[in-house]
Amino acid sequence: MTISEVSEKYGMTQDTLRYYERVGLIPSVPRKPSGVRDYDEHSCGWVEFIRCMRSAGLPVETLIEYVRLWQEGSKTKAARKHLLIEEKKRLDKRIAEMQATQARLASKIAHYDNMNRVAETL
Amino acid sequence: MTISEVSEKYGMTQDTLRYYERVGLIPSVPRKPSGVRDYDEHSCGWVEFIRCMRSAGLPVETLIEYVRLWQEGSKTKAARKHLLIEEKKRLDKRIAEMQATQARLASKIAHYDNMNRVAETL
DNA sequence: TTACTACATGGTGTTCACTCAAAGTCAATA
DNA sequence: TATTGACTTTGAGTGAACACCATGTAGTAA
Repeated sequence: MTISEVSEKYGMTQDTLRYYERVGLIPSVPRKPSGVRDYDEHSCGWVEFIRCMRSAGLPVETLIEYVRLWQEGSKTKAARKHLLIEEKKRLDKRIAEMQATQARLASKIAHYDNMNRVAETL
Repeated sequence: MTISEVSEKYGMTQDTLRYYERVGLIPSVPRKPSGVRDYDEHSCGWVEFIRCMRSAGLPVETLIEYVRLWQEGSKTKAARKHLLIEEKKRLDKRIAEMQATQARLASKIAHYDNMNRVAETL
């Protein structure tokens, strides 16, 4: 697959895909003899995984570290697991915060609804 | 209350509090004759509200708009409600995305656990 | 009066995560 | 053959949201 196809498929710009590869967020993508990127299953898998993690706000830096460990092979399994657990903790916390705000927004909206109803019945 | 007390109370820097006021994220705070900020109940309420909304990632821009509408009085109630509903929609979506990632992380971690167990029993 | 502290303003710097521009290569098409 | 269009790299630029700094002043303690 070309970069434009991957860009299309996952809804990311080509610039972002090149950037991800450049900084090590995605292991280096295979090339055609001309030097043009030719994404295979493996690379696509990484793209999809990183997109998912980034969409949840995991920092680029941390994901780079994860990819780096992954490339070092099975001896880094414990470190990778640790990294994932730490990130999940942060994520859990952020979700909890967001749910609190969600509830607060809901109640504020309900309040506006009530005001409207009061206005109508007056 | 002084800015340092408010900063302490809500866990935000004085710089952030001044920044929020400057860009209109918080209605202007009353001052002592000397020009020093003297936060009252009302201002503290805004600080707390904005901190909550920001912690969930609502954009500064949108919150500025909300404050602007609020200051225009009751004729903007409908607009404010609309704004809150839109932001809640975005938040709901964002939370759903993050929960998907949360589940994915959990499963990945479980996978590492399984590998360990396999290694132990071998 | 001097010293000290907390505050003020205005302007610049930083970080994160891209995003774009410039200049060049390569393959296919008119 | 010439041109078009997609791709390449390197490096600089952008925007959001603060963080930091220099300089100045009000209020208080010794």
